[in-house]
Amino acid sequence: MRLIQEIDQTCCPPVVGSALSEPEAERLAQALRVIADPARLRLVSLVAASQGGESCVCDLTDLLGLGQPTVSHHLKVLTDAGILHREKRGRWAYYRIEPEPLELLRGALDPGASVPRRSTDRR
Amino acid sequence: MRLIQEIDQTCCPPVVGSALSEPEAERLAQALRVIADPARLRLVSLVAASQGGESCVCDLTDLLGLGQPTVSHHLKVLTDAGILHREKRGRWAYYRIEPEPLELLRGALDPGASVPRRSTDRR
DNA sequence: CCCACATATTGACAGCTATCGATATGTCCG
DNA sequence: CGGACATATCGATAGCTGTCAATATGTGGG
Repeated sequence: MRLIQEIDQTCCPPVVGSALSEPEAERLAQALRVIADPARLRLVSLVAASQGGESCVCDLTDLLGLGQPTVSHHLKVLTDAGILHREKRGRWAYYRIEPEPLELLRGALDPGASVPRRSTDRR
Repeated sequence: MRLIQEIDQTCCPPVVGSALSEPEAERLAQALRVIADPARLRLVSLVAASQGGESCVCDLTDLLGLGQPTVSHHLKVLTDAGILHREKRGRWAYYRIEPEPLELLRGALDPGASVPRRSTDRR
């Protein structure tokens, strides 16, 4: 579904600087809700801090103290939002961070972004 | 309450870079949930974009299309979290942005903190 | 092929919260 | 004082979601 990218399509409007339209606010809120959960925050940090930048579900399940279906559910939410990337190798599924979405969310909270964006800056 | 400041006390650990403890994750999630709501995001942006940097409830109620008790509720949540500052003048209550908390939240999402470089991805 | 194993999906349920109407609190004005 | 007005609080409710047990799907080994 690539939730965060959709937000980018709506140009990731900053919270501060200009009034958000109702659909813009809805999208941004939806994206923020993805990471506004302790289990998912821990998952992201665990994956990011893990050796080699990736983890498989079994490790995460142990570390979180949550059931395997629950962890799998959270990983799906994070993956659907584009925050994690899933790669299946053999019997295991490895997850790693997709750095851009979090960066977009940071940008949405940037007060300095009230300066009109230049449409030309790209990476 | 000063929710966000409490987070700062726990040193606002970045999501990425080191594994969040369960209490840390709980606090950060709680803070993110404050702004993970379309009505509150619009409130923040409306206040920030308003003339003079402040708004009173009546204006916001009209602009949001929500009932006055609902708007008041959201403003309370934002104020308790330290994101908005409330000042009563006469019969009106004026709200304005407190920039620091949002900045702290941005910092918590900062990957540049100490991202473990995705070392030799061997395979 | 079949079994053991890793992960995903499904269905159900409890807890939370956004919203509203009703009402309380507080403030100016005549 | 009394009434109009702005905002806050209360109580109730509906919808969402995090969690789990049960089950399905997929994969490698013998």
